[in-house]
Amino acid sequence: MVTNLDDGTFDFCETLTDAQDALAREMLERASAKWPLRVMHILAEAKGPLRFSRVLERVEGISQKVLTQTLRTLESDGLVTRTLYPQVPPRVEYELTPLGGELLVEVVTLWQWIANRLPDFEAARVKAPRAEATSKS
Amino acid sequence: MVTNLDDGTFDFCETLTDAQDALAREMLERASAKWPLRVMHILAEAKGPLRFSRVLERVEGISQKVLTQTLRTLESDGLVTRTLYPQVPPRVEYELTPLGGELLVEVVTLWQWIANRLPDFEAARVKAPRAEATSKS
DNA sequence: CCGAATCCAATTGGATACTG
DNA sequence: CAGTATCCAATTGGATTCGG
Repeated sequence: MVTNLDDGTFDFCETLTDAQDALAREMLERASAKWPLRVMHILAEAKGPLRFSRVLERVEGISQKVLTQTLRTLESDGLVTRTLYPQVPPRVEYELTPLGGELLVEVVTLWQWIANRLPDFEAARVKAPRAEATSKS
Repeated sequence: MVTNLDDGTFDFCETLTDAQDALAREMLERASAKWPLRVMHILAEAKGPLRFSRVLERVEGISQKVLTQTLRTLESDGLVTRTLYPQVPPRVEYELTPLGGELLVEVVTLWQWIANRLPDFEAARVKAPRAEATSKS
């Protein structure tokens, strides 16, 4: 749908169906969202499987319900694996898939680009204290 | 805060304050969100200023209220300029800033990466309905 | 231990009406 | 034309309780 050119402008082509385009947008939004990003981050840091409780501890501020939902979505998107060990008490481990790891690398690249331009964004916010919009954290 | 290495793993360093890190995360989330991305997209396509009404027409499915909010946020983040021409009836034009254009390039890069991996994501979604995970060992 | 279920507060977004 | 204001429906997230 979109190609960015060397000169910083764009070229728009129609190689994706609407459904594919919508799916790509959705994945982009999900992967950049607050909780999924932080969860993938934690799992990447761990460099191995983590139990539910460990993830809950390390993702500061998340509730158990939201973590469960986040992990379910990540799992159904193929970014995280969920492994149940049928013990008593049960043990469940989550791990980043190769696909999830690759996606995280890409997202982090964008994140770093933004971090490098932080002075610009900070300056903009000082200059235009208009809408201190949609921030929760 | 995070550096991705050649081998696909990560290295975590502490060059940003918590506040800066939070800001970068917030910008990442905003720029990847549904409406802001589509609005920036439209403005980039236009390759010049667009009136409010034109943007409203071209961003399919957005309401006037949400478009106003979205543009306010983009403006206060320095991604879009708002120019008011004090006429009757008033005319207001929005245009992508250089910073906004650069950010869009980066986001589109990620978007394209995702689009290239769409088969993987589609496959994951088909496979994942509610299969009870099998133990690995 | 994991997480589903329930209840509830807060936020979001659409539709409509109104103003400079 | 480009909003702001208001009302309302839908969604989201926290806290708590219960169950395998």
